[in-house]
Amino acid sequence: MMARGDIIYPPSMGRWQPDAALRLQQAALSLYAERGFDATTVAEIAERAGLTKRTFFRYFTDKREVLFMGADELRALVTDATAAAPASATPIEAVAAGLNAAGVMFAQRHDFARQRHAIIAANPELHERELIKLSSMAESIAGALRGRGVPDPAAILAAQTGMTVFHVAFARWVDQPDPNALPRLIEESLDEVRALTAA
Amino acid sequence: MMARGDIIYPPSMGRWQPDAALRLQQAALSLYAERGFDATTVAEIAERAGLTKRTFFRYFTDKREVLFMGADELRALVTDATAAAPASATPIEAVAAGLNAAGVMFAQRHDFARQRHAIIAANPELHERELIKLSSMAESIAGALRGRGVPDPAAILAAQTGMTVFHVAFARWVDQPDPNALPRLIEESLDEVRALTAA
DNA sequence: CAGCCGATGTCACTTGGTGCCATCACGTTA
DNA sequence: TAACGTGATGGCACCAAGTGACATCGGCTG
Repeated sequence: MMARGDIIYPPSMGRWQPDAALRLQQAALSLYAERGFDATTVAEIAERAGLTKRTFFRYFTDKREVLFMGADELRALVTDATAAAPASATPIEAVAAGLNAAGVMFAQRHDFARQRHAIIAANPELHERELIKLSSMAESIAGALRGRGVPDPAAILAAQTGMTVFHVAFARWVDQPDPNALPRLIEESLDEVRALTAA
Repeated sequence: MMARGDIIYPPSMGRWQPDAALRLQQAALSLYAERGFDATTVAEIAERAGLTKRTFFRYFTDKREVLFMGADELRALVTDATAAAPASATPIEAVAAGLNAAGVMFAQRHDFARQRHAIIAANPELHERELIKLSSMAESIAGALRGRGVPDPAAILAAQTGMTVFHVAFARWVDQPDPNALPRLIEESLDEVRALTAA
């Protein structure tokens, strides 16, 4: 059948084909896009990747996680950038700096992000998982803010507000053509929140 | 064994004991508290409620939903109160009015909310479900704001910011003794966000 | 050459969740 | 009063997610 775009790995590359996790992710992404998340079984994903169900669960804790590969790295990127913001920056400005670090990274993955976003939007279970990833990132950012001397509850409120801004900006970003628009959209959403909460 | 607090329903009450959903919820809550969510099977919940697994899934779509019974009613309450806020209220003020309606309702259920909160906090799957309920409520509130003439993205940002405020305030509320403190905690958290986002 | 290591396969098993049909007390109607 | 429909429940088979235990086998190391 030769799935995953007919990529052929020469048999001389060792006992196993490399990048098992990546192959599983690509297989899952294509199947979720073709048939939908619910109608795809883990056995089918594994088969398309040339592996077995058991191996899938060695790389991913569950069927949803495959769409969130790299989330920890993204979280670390944003958190580090938040921590590294100038000492003069306010909490919200520090968070914005962190989010912009993510914005730069996403610029190279506009198409991928769009496909992934469509799959997630089509399924409530995946939406749940996305929300907890955002929540986890907010908690991590809040930790960075505490490291900057911001007390609770300001730290968690600033971090969570930042994630709200990011989420809205991200949704608008995937819905328009310019891959480099994310930083601008983040700034616009943040300004909107500022206007809304102005007393 | 006589579970669920040894409540005895006289056999003269009809063919089936009443309040099946409530009995299932109480059974689930106690088992989740005793053994943890993961270590509890649906068959055990149903048995404690005097029913079967099949009947459990007639009342709840899955094992998590049993902890979120009434969420739709709460959502309607908050949404209606948001829509009914004075026309002079800003978007955030309208959302705050909606959240306070929930605050009043929760005052009578402090103990229940605390136990439920502890169970949810102990399990990531339940945390996921809670987040999507908050997200769903935010979407509903945003709809009410649009009905008040608030355009997007302001509507969704205001609603989501409100849910952030509510979530933080709620966590603080279950962690302190006064059942009537929720409205005050909401107001404090909102003021904190105002201070954070002030340009 | 022997033996360890690590990624994978195999298999059995539990549990969440669903579809389908049977059951049976209750109310209604002829 | 007898037949009938109805609605909540039970029973059962079944699928798929996820896990634990053990086997496999090519490559690397001493």
